[in-house]
Amino acid sequence: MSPRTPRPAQANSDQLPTRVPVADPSPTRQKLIETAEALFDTEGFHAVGLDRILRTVGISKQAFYRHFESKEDLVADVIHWHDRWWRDNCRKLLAQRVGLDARRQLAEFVTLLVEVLEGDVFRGCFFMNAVAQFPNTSDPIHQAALEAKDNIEAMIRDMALGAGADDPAAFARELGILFEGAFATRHIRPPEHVVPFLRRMAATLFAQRLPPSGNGLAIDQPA
Amino acid sequence: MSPRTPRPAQANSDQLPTRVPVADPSPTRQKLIETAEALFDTEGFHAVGLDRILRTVGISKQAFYRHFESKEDLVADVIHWHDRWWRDNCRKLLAQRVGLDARRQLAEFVTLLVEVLEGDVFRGCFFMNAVAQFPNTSDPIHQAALEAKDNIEAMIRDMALGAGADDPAAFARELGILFEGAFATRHIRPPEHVVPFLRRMAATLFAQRLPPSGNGLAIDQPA
DNA sequence: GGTGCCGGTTGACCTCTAGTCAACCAGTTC
DNA sequence: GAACTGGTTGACTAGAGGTCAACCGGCACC
Repeated sequence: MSPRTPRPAQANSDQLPTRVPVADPSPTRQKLIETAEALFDTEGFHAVGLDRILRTVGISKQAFYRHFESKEDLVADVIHWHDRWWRDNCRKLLAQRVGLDARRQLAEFVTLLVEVLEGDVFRGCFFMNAVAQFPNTSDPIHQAALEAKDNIEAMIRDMALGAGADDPAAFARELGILFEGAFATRHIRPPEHVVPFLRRMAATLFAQRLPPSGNGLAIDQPA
Repeated sequence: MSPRTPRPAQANSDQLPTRVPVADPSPTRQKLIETAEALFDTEGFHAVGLDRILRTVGISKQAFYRHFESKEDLVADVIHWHDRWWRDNCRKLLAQRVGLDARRQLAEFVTLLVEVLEGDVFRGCFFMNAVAQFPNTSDPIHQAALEAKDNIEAMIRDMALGAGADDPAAFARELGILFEGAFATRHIRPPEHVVPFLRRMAATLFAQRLPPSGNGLAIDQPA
């Protein structure tokens, strides 16, 4: 899950907005995180050297090591940051688009991810890519990615609970599996190989686990 | 797809057999490939240095460069080798277990992968991990992994064709998406979070795209 | 029976990357 | 004015991938 949503240069309020610093512990630190995120995303964690990041930010090595203990430390922070950013924007966008009704939010969530899947570039789930690049389960980076996955699943579970799912935890796991398959496949295939099937299977899952929706809301219809 | 099936020490003829050199272009080369494969699988392509591989095989650096042009070259060959090995064993096993009936082979294919998903260790799909670790689409390693994915999809498509699927290509793509989701999720979750849903969705897909099977064969029932 | 090649060895070397150490500087804050 | 924060520079280490040169044993071939 969580593909790196390409942020539009001009963010209409209806689209995924460009990211905004959350707490801003230090402008330089934040700049390092966001610069690194962009580079890691397109080229992979290992392929991007510290020097690349430092040159891009315009900072010296010593200055970097005042903010982070190591490159590993930076990577873990990038993961945490991406996780928070992604969920915050999801929640914001869903509320903006369909209000606070959980059932409608769930349906819109699928729509939102389909939009991302239909983008020109798609590099898979940021967190799963991190897991693949740091396979050692005791690696802090690996663990940070797992944590992000847990957080996203919890978010879906909350919506499912609000929507009256028979088993919110199972619903969240199962929708997660569908998205995981869609994201992984979209990583290497065109959108049209993925989206129709995702819609169909999500509709099946909704029908199986959610109470019938009175308003005829059907997520398997194109917008 | 294609998780690194843990090869049993004693291969019963009914289980996934230990691998056997196919053509054996050079024993040393083959030993390099298989040693590298095991290390890459557990620790990732970048984390494993050439020196580690060379020390394990017991060979000098110069000797290595007589067999491969570069580490990249070795990695690409490991991917190709794993692809061939995996498909060969799949076909062999399916024929062994259920004969040549395509419909039965498809059902058994699901069973086979479920067995793999239920193993103690599971590190995701070898090829998808490669894609994640070499995101540059023009990278020969990335392309080798894509090729492997194409080959596997073609294998499924052939079975679907034989089984009388309404649209063999769509069936193969869709079953692929289900497996992709199952593998990615199983990478970070226990089997029981994945397998029941995979069975359910595969059964749905079979019902949608394959002609009704006369013998009451149901893949959504546990063995 | 040399010639040459194939697969292997050794050791020195280059470049890049992560990370360290030491010294220095400017602005804030107490 | 002292101390802290965040920045600078340059020199350095260790480990990675990769190269170069020289050497060695077996074996095939004319």
